[in-house]
Amino acid sequence: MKRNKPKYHQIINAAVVAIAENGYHQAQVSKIAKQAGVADGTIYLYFKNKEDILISLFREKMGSFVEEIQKALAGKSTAAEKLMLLVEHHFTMLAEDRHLAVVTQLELRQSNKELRLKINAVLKEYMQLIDEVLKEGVEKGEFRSSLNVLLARQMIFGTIDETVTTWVMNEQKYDLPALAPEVGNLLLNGFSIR
Amino acid sequence: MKRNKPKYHQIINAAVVAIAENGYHQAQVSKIAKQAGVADGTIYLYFKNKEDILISLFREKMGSFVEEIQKALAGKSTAAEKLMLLVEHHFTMLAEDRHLAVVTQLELRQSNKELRLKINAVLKEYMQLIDEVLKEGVEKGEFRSSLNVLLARQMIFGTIDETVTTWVMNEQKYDLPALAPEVGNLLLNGFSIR
Amino acid sequence: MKRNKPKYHQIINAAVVAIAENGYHQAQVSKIAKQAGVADGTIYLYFKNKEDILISLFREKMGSFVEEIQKALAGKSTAAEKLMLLVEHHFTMLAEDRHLAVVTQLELRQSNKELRLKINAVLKEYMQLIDEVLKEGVEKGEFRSSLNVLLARQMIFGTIDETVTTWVMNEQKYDLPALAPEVGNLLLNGFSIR
Amino acid sequence: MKRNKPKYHQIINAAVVAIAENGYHQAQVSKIAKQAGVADGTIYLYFKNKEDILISLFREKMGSFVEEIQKALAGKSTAAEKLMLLVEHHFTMLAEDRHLAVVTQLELRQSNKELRLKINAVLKEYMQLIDEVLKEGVEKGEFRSSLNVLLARQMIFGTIDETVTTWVMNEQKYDLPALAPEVGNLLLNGFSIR
DNA sequence: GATGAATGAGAGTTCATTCAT
DNA sequence: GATGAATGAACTCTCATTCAT
Repeated sequence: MKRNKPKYHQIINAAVVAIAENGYHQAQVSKIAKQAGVADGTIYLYFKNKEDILISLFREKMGSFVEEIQKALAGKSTAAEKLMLLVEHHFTMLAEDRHLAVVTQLELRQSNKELRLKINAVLKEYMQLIDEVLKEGVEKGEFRSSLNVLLARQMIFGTIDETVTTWVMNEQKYDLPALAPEVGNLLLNGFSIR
Repeated sequence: MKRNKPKYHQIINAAVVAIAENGYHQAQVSKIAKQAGVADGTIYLYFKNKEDILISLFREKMGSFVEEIQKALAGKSTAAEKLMLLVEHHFTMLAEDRHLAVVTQLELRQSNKELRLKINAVLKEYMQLIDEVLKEGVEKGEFRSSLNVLLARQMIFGTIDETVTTWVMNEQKYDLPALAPEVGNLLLNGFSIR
Repeated sequence: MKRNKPKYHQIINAAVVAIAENGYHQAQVSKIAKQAGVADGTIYLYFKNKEDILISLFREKMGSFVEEIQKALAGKSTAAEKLMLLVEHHFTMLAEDRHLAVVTQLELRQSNKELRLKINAVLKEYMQLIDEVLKEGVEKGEFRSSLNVLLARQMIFGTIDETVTTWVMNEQKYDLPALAPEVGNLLLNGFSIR
Repeated sequence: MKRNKPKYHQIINAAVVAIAENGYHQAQVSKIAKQAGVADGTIYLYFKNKEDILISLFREKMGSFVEEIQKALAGKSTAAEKLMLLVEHHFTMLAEDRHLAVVTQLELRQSNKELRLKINAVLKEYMQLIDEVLKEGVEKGEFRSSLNVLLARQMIFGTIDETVTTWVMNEQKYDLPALAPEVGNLLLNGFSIR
């Protein structure tokens, strides 16, 4: 299992740095290898091709992303509380890894449609997590029973994503996690029973 | 002024079609030229380089986009009404030009960071339009006085954009404009005084 | 029609020289381009890919090869005479273009199976020419009526080819065309009625 | 002496299979090692480099080839009889080892000029064997005294080789050894006194 | 103004060989 | 002796841009 060997993660982390610092199209395999401290050919012992590095990168990072959020939501009893936490964690995790933030919000979006479709497949898990919180809120009577879960989820993800992207494009010069409560409230107001 | 000559728009429209049909990375200058019915070299009489075509494309299309919305909002008296109309028009205009929808939501995002920064500069006018509606709502007492206009705008744009992108990625197989009232309400609920 | 433009033949002839002088695997596209006095990219305006250069090379050269032999055989009345002339012309034409001889006898055989199959398709015409001479000889009673034309053709081609290859491998240091009468006679003796 | 250890032949036989099944350019060292059931590095304990495997392969196989034919010709009294047997054995031995036939007739010829020169050195012994039969025939008065032994040998080898190659290219779908008498006769007719 | 043939820089990937274990 | 993870050199082809006509 390649995934358990240290060089696998070494290369993925090198890719994050190389892409964040050089940009998607300027992060050649040779640059990633150099950053990882391995030979070019070594990359291909762990990844099928360059695209495979990028998908793996996204999968690994997004995987722990979803996991951490799930852990954080675990003990909470209301959907509202969960939603607030989700926004907060999303913001915090990206604010804590600025390289990753640049890569996910700006660089990886330059990939071709095919790669983006694969990335979207990875994102699906996150979308389902949001959907569950929304459904719970509706079932428990916290949110309007007429709420269109699909639209609401697009609102949540779209808002969070746009907020993070704007922050990255402004060179991360303000405190992103500090915005979480306000963003969370704006969203909640949209869903809640009055 | 190149912008007034017929070939200028001829090339821009050819670029929309070429990109929508072939994808961003497969829309070579020669393909755009062929689609426009001109020689490759002629492109460079009207545009500085390939990037210039894309920015001009975005500027031209987004310009009429903002103009039309401004016209639509002109006679309306409440911010809420304006917001509802804005969403509706945004959805309608993209639903009416499916090539343009693919190009703006999927293909043009594959461009490099530099180009995307320029595109964002073009988007600024649209952002300001949204900001004005929000400020008006606050001033008139329709929206909460504590509303963070910047965040609210990111919520509006993020939600609309995510909704359109999801629709495009689902191959535009449902009625996008029909979603406008619901999306508008979700947003309004977030801003309104209870 | 690319084939009529001067650069088409310029590149093919450059390929013959580049391959003869550097060997099949050392005749990179850039070397061929340099030899032809054009840019690397220009090659691809006239040929689909590197393999296409090699097949075209073989087709062009073998095409005129067969044509010239057909012309030479035209007025002759006996199959024996035709066979003698065929051997003589085959030897003479390769002796006159030593680069081409190296390329066809040694270098082009290093190509992969796929390319060799395409080359064989080109050779078919030559094989048919030989077959016709043999059939004529049988019909006219010059050759044994029991002659297996397929085997006889393999004998003719195998013998000629081996003779030329041996000559090339010996660095072309003896007079190949001078061997033609003797080779022709050896073959004829095999076919003739006693 | 590496040559006496079991793994030496194990690797050579693995190379024959690997090349026959995958083609010359797709028979990487790692594939040969896998087929032989040894590690990649082990190959280099028995062979200097990849080329060395191929030459050794050819030497080993051709060595027993010549040996067997010499044995078969041993008791025969006429050169004609020997020639007939030589053709028959050549055909039979390759027909009996179809992997080897593919390798010698098609795949090994894709090797570079250098390797082919070394292969030709190995073939020399076979050529000498043929030469001896021819000389014997001339001395005994079976063949024409004016026979050019060098040319005659090229005719024999060229004819046999072309016949086998054609058979391999036709996917070995007819009975090659059955052609031996006819091929032998065609050759003999060329040499014999009338 | 319009053409389109020509340019040439730039990068992902393979695989024979090595060497520490 | 045997292993197999690691190495890194090497090459085809694309395509934005130019410029002579």
